[in-house]
Amino acid sequence: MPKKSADKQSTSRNERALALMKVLVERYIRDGQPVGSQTLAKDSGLSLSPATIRNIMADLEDMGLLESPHTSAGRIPTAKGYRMFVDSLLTVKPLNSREVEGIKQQLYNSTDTNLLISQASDMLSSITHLAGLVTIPRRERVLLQHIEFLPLSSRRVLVIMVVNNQEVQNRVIHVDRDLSQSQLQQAANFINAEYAGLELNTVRDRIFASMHDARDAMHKLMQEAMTIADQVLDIQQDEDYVLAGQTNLMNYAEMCDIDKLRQLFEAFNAKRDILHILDQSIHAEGTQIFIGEESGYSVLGDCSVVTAPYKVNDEVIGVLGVIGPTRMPYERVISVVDVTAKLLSAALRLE
Amino acid sequence: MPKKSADKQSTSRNERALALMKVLVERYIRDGQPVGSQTLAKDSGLSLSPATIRNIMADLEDMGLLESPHTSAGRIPTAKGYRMFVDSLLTVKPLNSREVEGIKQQLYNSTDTNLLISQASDMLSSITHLAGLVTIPRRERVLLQHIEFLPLSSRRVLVIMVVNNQEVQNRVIHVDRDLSQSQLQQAANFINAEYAGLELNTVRDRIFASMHDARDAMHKLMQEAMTIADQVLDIQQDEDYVLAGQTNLMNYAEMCDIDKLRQLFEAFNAKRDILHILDQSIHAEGTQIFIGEESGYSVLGDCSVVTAPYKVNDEVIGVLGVIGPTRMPYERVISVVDVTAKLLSAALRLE
DNA sequence: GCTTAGCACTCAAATCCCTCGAGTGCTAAT
DNA sequence: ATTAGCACTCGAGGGATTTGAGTGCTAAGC
Repeated sequence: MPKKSADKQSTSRNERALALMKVLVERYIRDGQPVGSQTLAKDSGLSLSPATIRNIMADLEDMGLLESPHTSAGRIPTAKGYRMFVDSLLTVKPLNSREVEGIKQQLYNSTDTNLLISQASDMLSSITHLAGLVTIPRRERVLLQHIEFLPLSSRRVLVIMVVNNQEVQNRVIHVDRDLSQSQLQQAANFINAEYAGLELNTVRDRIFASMHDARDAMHKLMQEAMTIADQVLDIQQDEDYVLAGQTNLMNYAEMCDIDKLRQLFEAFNAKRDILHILDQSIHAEGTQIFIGEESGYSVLGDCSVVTAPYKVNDEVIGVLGVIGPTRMPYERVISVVDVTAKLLSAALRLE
Repeated sequence: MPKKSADKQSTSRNERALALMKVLVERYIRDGQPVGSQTLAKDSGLSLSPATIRNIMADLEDMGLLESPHTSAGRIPTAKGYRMFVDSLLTVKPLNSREVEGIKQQLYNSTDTNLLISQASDMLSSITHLAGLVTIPRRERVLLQHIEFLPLSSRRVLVIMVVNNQEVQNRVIHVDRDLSQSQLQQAANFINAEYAGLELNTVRDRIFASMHDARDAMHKLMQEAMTIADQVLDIQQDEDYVLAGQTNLMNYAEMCDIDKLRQLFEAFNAKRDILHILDQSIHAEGTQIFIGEESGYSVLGDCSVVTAPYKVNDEVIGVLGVIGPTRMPYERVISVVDVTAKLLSAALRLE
């Protein structure tokens, strides 16, 4: 039965090729040098001669998984090669409990959301020695808790809005008629009594609906106040992220090209592209990995991004992750990102 | 009279040396190459042969103003050389009115203080192509305008404090007894009625003085609230700064050393050293210049910092400036920093 | 039919060598 | 005091050469 034999053979061949692929990628990630047939022969555990390994590597190169920088160098993984590595070959290395404990310590000690976010970013960066990033959480539901109007100079009113238990937003608005302190108080009282505890969107809509004539200065004030609600919502939507440890990236040989580095840093400053990438993963379930230009941005040519969403009450409210050279230790980074996302979620729930 | 003749001679010699020094520094700043005797002979306007110029340069080198990277290169200014250049030789080039107008446009359009600060930083960076930095303003006088206590869950109270017309500070505090909403309201009313318009320090001291027994929960609350005042004051004191255009620094050849660059960026992140330098200039009258390691920090070895304080109502509240390679176009940078400080002061006064 | 030893070949990196040229310091002439 | 002249230095640039790691191919071996 030649068929069966062929099958078995080709399966085992294939498996062997994959095993070699795995060892090669791991090796390259470890020391950043192109890997040659001899090295691989010694390192793979399989007892194969360099010549055989060369044949196999040639196959892998034909498949587009490997490439050689030049004829007389070893081989390095292509983006496609990394992709198949993380998809099928990777053995994720879970963090040991001491490490998990360390992250917990850091995150559970602080109460302020913003502090928490930036600490999470610091953690990611210091553990992985890559750049860590965490998006500012956005909450779908913004509940009005309390509103306050304070007169500043004439016709300028400071609006203070407490939402979601303890977040305070404030803004100065201009009104086109002088309003007395008691009038302002009255307006605030009305809103607080009538609408506290409702979602900001709802409050806004109801106020607009019930007062659509809006000739009365007081109504106008309230309406204007509610446009702040819009802005608050906008700010929530208009995302931002916290970045830590960019300088870590300077340590990688791949990044020695100062011009590339500059472009990358400029992308960090511009934020738009990075945010777009993070956006892509906000609706994904678990850890996501973008390798090289998969992200669609050429600045990230030699970079990979590993992300995971974090949530409160089963609702995804942000994304965190790291960014580093394609040649990063995925098996570790993935765990770190994953665990940090989970712990940050837990820490936020406590608030 | 040999004495007179000698005097005259030596004066003119000295002047000639200084003129050459000036041309040399300008030239080096312009193109970053060591300047040789021939170049200088052509460029100086003085009709002197290269040989003479070499003699003069040798003198300047003896004085510690110049050095040569190696035997067969031209000369470049030492830190001491730059120092004497900016102190005595520099002809500051005022900005033309169009440029001033541009800065004004940018700054006068925005009302929010924080926005203003970061725009000033952006301006500095984009005009000079160096890194711009502006400290967050600190005000000596923090006037309490209004305070509000909001009950969160049991024993957690959100304190919202409005100071200085429109700045809002808020914090959650824990109390050790349940307090009703009306009790909280009462406490707030008391403080607002009694202390609004006073300086926060004073308010704090008076509350502590008048209630030093503090067994009553209400008093305790107020006292605790006043510890927030401390924190607010602390935050004001605990300075911070806004940085823009770090990536500009990557364009300078001096900064091609990736390791130095990393150290510099890390200093930016750590903030402490940079803040210390800025601190030094907060009490100086006008523009200040730190050249190379004069600042006392070796990370800034090849960098200069040009700063100017900005004020509101004749009170200095912050410092702004730029940071770049020692080889920066001082005559222009100084004007830019100076003008931006003045315009930022003016823009802040409008608020 | 796979595996592998052998071999010729390739190519980057390192090293050496050479030249070129910008610049210097010194000396002697003006 | 200035300057022309000259010998000298030293980095930068440009081959040439060597080295070594690595490849592909072929033919022999299991």
